[in-house]
Amino acid sequence: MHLLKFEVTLFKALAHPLRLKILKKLCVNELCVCDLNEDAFFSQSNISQHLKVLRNAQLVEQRKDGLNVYYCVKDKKLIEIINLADEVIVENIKRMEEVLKD
Amino acid sequence: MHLLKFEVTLFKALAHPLRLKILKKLCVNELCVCDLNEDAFFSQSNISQHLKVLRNAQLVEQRKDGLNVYYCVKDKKLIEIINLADEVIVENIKRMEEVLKD
DNA sequence: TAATTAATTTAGTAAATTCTAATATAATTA
DNA sequence: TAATTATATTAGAATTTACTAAATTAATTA
Repeated sequence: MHLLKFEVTLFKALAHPLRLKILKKLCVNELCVCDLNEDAFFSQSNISQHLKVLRNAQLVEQRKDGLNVYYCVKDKKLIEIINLADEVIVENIKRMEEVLKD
Repeated sequence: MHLLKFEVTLFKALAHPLRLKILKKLCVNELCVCDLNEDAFFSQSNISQHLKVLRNAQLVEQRKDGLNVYYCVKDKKLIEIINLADEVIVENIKRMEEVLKD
């Protein structure tokens, strides 16, 4: 099976700071759009657009309840992916610190 | 520690079909640029540019030997990240097949 | 030293992404 | 039914990314 295109879609979806923030929150809890925009740092429309990217990448799913739309991650493995990425990054930072020591 | 920007850089680096192909090859073996372009499907200059993206994201490292430049992945955890992504994707495909059955 | 080979860089254009602002939809309540 | 609230969509401009072609660098060999 050729997964290359799907892999690209997945990693593209992860490759944005706001989308990563959203996903990290949704890995903990189901949340409605208004919860996601608690700090109102981003415009409502913008968040909605990013949620669409995450939906298209099949990373989250929607549930409607009255006026609210609740989102959650479809696969908890997303946390593992992000955690592994963090491990790689932390290793890199350590290496860089070693180099700077000399 | 705020890793968000680093995470974005990492996932952006992964979010391209040619870069993913390159990384998968480099996870198995150290290879020189000419090996990477075996099938000559992409221009040499293009590959070089993508390697630069991977270098900037700290995912690969270079070693010069005569006329050749050899590349390898810096952290084998990259394979795990890609494998996990594949698992998520395969699950999604299964779910879609289920839906289509009805 | 000139020619060759492997790789990188630069320049310019085309395409994709991201954001804001405005508009639309859809459920709820007065 | 009109107004309100939560969310989604659309349009358009600014930015970023990706590709091709050409020029450059750097090591090797004739």
